[in-house]
Amino acid sequence: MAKLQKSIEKREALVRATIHLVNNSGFHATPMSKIAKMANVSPATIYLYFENKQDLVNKVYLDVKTKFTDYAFQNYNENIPVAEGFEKIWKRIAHFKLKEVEEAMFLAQCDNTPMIDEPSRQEGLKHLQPLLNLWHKGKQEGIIKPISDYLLYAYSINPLSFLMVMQQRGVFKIDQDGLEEAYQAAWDSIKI
Amino acid sequence: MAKLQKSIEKREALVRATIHLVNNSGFHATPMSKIAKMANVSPATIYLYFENKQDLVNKVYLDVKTKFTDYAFQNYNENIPVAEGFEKIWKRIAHFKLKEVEEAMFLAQCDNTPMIDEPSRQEGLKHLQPLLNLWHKGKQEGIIKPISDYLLYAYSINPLSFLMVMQQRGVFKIDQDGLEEAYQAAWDSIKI
DNA sequence: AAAAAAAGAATGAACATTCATTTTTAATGT
DNA sequence: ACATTAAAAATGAATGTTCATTCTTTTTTT
Repeated sequence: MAKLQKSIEKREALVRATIHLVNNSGFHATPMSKIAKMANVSPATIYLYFENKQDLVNKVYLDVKTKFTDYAFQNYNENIPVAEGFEKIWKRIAHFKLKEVEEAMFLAQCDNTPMIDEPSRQEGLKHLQPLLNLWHKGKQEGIIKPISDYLLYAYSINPLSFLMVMQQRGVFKIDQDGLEEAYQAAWDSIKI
Repeated sequence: MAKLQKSIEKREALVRATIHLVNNSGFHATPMSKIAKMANVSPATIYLYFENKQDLVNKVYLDVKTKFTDYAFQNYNENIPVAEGFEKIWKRIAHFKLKEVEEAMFLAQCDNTPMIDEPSRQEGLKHLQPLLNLWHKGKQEGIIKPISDYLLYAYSINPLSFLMVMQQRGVFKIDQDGLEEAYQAAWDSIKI
């Protein structure tokens, strides 16, 4: 029978190596041989876990995206008031992006380049539904501006990606105060 | 003596081809041979205009960044009121990003990947000084929130990049109303 | 006709993927 | 408990391709 324990470890090592190397050099500048070396594995072994290089990066993208959204909506409850729900989700997203920098950077790169297949990208988007529902409710109640979800996202959530990249590059450090200011700016831009 | 007219045309064709191909496939997935073909030039000719592939993309980045900031601050005047100045700059940036999509997409990719040399990136940043000065003045006058420039940028300017990418992907179309809503959200997030 | 520009073909290195072989695993019989 | 064994997992080396860059020759310019 197939062993399982070791397999999962190797897969995780490959995923971690991919994230790290792609962050630092980009997808096409990262050879499979380097990923293998960093994961302490032979290049051929990668092909036991993934079909090819493109499949590897697609799978890593979906893995990370899932981890991200799971984190964002953990013990979120549909029934609390809109303003409170938004603050809760926003702060969890902020926490993820500013603490799990490697993974968040990887997502940012995937979302801004042609590195990921369009189908995988679509798949990744579905996970944000609870936030869209919240906004819908907020608009109905007259609490949130009646504008496109894309605009709401651009002004309340997306700025966090920019701040994370700046923090990663070392040109900007966000502390508790900064986080609160950022939250306020996010809320100010979408509330009525 | 060296001819000059033709040279400039060829260089421009190379720059345009690079932007287009890098947008659609990414830097490392774009062969020099393809750039040459699209510019109607021999691969060897590229090396008369640029040292190598990295130099090519660095130069294209700085060219485009310069064109962008020149556009953003065209006939901007330091002496008009802060709110008015911000609106003027914001709208010019928006106009560039939503109309010159190819070039703006290229900048977004450069700013979110390890594709560009760090020195070239630094160089590109200097050009935003007039906007920083405006914010400084606005803070002194108590019109603009007394928070980090990075936060101000993240919430007022950066969202435009996201909207542009969404528009380019065809999932979102911004019209005159949308633009006005976006401007309002930007201003709401940074004004006191 | 000399110098510059351009071209196409050649070169050599890097890399994704596959292949042939070895090592590990765990189910089975003793 | 232990030895046996067939399947699965893993490996390092080999393969064939792609591509950046250079070289040699041709074309254009003045």
